Amino acid sequence: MVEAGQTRKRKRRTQSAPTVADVARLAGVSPMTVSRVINRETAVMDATRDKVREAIRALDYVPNSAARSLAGGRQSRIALLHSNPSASYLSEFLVGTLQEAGASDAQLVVEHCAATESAEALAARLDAHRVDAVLLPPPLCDDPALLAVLQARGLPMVQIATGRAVDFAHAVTIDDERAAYAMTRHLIDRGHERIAFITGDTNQTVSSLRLEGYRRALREAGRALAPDLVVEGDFTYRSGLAAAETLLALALPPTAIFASNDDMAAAASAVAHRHGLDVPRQVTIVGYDDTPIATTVWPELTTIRQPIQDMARRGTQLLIAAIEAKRLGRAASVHHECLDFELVLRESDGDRPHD
Amino acid sequence: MVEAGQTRKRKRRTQSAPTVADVARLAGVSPMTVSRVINRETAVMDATRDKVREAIRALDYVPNSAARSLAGGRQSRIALLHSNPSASYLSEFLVGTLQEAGASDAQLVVEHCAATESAEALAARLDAHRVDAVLLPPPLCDDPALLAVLQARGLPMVQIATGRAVDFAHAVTIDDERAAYAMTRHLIDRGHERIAFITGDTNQTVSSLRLEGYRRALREAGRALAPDLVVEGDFTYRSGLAAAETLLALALPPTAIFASNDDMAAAASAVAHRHGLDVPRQVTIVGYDDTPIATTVWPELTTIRQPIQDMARRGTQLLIAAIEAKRLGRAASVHHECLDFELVLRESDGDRPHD
DNA sequence: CTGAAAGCGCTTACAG
DNA sequence: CTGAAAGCGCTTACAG
Repeated sequence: MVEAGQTRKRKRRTQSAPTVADVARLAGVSPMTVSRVINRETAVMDATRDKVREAIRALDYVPNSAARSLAGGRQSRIALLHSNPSASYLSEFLVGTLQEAGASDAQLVVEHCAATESAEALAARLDAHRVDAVLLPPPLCDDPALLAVLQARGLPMVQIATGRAVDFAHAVTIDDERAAYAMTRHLIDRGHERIAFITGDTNQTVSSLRLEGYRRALREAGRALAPDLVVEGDFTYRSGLAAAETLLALALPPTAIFASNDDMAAAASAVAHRHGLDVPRQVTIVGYDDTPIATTVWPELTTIRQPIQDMARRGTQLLIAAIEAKRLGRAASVHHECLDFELVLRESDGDRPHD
Repeated sequence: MVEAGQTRKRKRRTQSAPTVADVARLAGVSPMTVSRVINRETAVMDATRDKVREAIRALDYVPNSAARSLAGGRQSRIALLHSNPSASYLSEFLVGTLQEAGASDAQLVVEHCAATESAEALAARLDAHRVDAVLLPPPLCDDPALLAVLQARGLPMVQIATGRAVDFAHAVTIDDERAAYAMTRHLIDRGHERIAFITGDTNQTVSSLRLEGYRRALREAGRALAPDLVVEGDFTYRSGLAAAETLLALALPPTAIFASNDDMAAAASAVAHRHGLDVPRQVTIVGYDDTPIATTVWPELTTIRQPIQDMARRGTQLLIAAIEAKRLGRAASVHHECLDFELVLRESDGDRPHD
């Protein structure tokens, strides 16, 4: 029997998924043109492009990413470094990163950084994995030693949610100062006069931005800054417990407590309940981050939402572009982008109690 | 100037990472032999293998995974389906899956399943992504319609942490009945007589296994099963709040509360505090899962730890093996594996109060 | 605007 | 036990 078309030499499976060649044949063009259409190049006539698109649809064609990587000489590898124990942050972040990496045929390497590990040891691991660029979610985004080592290796990197963007790294952030300002402003608008603030970990750069936003809102409203209403926390539930105890033991306790994250706000809510206080009728408690605990506890927390997935996606895009630029020997322009936050009003904030 | 070695025709970058050809040249063998060593085949002389290994080390050679996938005709794509809002579970699971997928050059596709979406619509999305196999963490692992649709498509799948493993799917679980038994046994050993149980969502198959473990421990200890001490929950914090209120309002309240997950245990702890009860001196409260909330709340929860990352890794391995077997036309043998859990003793359990 | 040829780095199928 | 040849499915570099 004679095989239809040109004789296949020998070898390999035949019943595979459709290829560029199949699409090209059906569309009556060359594989080259199909490739052009797939890669959204401009230099293709509209009629040709339409024919190819129709063939792609008819065959339900999907490009083979391995072949694209090989031929294109790309095969980018992006490392996501994490030391943050906040699992909810990490999972949101991972989902965003995976989406973008998948769309761009980049490979994702997830590496955990122990606090005890030196930046050099970490960098050696990145070398072993042939990493091309690095994603730095908090708190790693603020680690000077790590940033320095990565810079020395010439690796493109992006700081996510940092309060101090450096000039040799990309950055994707929200405006923490403005977000904290907006939340404080909201509390002022609800009539609160004694508004307390629980700070975050002072080692993380966003902490001081959030405090600054709180201060500015008070200042602009013509309020005095009562030093006893600002209590130090470190982002843990336990520190929130202690901070709230301190605040509620005050001779003139606050009618509203703004915690720098949801864990501490949840702790403050627990303390308020323990003191027999109704939230939000007797005391308003608000958080920051909109992590799962914000909707887990009761009443659900009013908080600030960061677009974590979007930040991850955007950061990944910046890195892919940076890798590409580096390969082409183009100058690396550094991008600092600020995305929008959202004030999420739920059940834990109320008007100032009239007593 | 004449280039050293054979003349390069034209084209493409030169200063790339080392390839099999480089390794072969240095080791004085053919690329084929290098490939054999990399793929751990047997039919290579020890001396040859050693030479190749040394060359690999000397050049710091790492195989190009895109080329391997292309030439090998593999390029497995594994979908991780999730509808579970528990972010901490998902992130742990993702980390385990990514590790294994990375090691095996498999691609991971993460897809969220809305509750409103039909199983057919979902399957269509999997087709579009050219998915070869599916990872099903809870609660999706127990969705009969979904399982049926995937089976109809002949897709290998693995149920993670299911209480009802089906015969056409792989499964990786822990023994929930035995884990709940162990926890209850621990409470009995600490002298508790009135031990309450808050159940999980009755739609998830593990819920009844956990209840059964609690019951068996009581039965084997010769205790009567007080029906008022078993209260229904649905795994949410809010349901834990209600369940704990019910339990603590009992004429004869329990001295220990075993909640079917940590969220509900944390809620029970909050309710106990609201009632002015000290945990664990006046009431013991224990959870299940060892999610981040277990170490967030105070006192930290005694709980059962599932090896989520290991389960994810093992599930991914089973899938990769299944895809390979399917390609080779080999019969698909289904594996049901049970990994070890761990009873994690922390601060929320104590001896029965002497009153 | 379009195409024929060569090549990306590896593995499969044979042959010795 | 080892190797020369062909091919995986795509894109790059040219040429028209």
